[in-house]
Amino acid sequence: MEGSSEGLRKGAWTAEEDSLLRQCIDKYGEGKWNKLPLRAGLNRCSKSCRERWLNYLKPSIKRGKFGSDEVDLLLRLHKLLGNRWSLIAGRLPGRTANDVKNYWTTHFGKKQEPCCTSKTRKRYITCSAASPAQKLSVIKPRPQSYNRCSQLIGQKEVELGEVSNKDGSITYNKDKFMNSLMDGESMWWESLLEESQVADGMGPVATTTNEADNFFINSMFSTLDVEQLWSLFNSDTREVDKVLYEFNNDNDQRI
DNA sequence: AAGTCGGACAACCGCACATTT
DNA sequence: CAAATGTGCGGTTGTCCGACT
Repeated sequence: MEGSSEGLRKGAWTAEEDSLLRQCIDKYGEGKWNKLPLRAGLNRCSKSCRERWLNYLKPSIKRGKFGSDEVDLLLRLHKLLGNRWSLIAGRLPGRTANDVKNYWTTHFGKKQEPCCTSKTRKRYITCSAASPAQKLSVIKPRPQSYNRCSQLIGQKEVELGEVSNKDGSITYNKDKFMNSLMDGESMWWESLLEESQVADGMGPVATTTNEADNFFINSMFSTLDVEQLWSLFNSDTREVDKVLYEFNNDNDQRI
């Protein structure tokens, strides 16, 4: 890990490097990552610097274990958004996409293959969280990856007006979102729901929990109005929490 | 005590999209 | 308008460390 390619350091960061990176960002702010190594006097590539800051050094990052509420929200958002770690992380204050991704793969990725225990299967288990069949069953509203991953080829894309904020979170243009939602012959999320239902039946893991999953998705989309749906993509995590909280209460009462 | 296993997480990598030149 | 460059993202790998045998 300590080797170098083209003279640039790789591997674990030292305390001294962290300090240089912090000082540089304090002085110049985030962004301009390409100039950062030179400014900071770091023998690292710009990507490495950016990653170190966004995943580890940024003051807003929350360390430590995931709380039960965070896990609950993570599970639900993953069901809605799939492996869209950055979006999920945006709903979990202080958590990075890397944190979320790592947590998911270690805690839930393996649960799909509980029979596998040997180390040789571990990599497979990790990958299984993003297996093609799994991808089919999730909702992927972001246009930029929609084209690549969705089976809904030919359907109109949804314009969310995604905007990256300075703090790393993502917000959306509400007007674009609303217009796009209601545009076309059928609403995109209805199609996604249909696809999700079909995919759940075709998926490699047919367990009783899928019924619960289907119930969740069905209930979610049948009980949310557009404003509520919007809030799921809005930056105000309190609103998201409120929607999910109300949703949970509704379901608890029904069950 | 030594070896093995597996969880946790930092870091690397390649790709795609966005922006700049 | 095309090429170059910058940025962000998701998947994967490597390493550390505690638990277990």
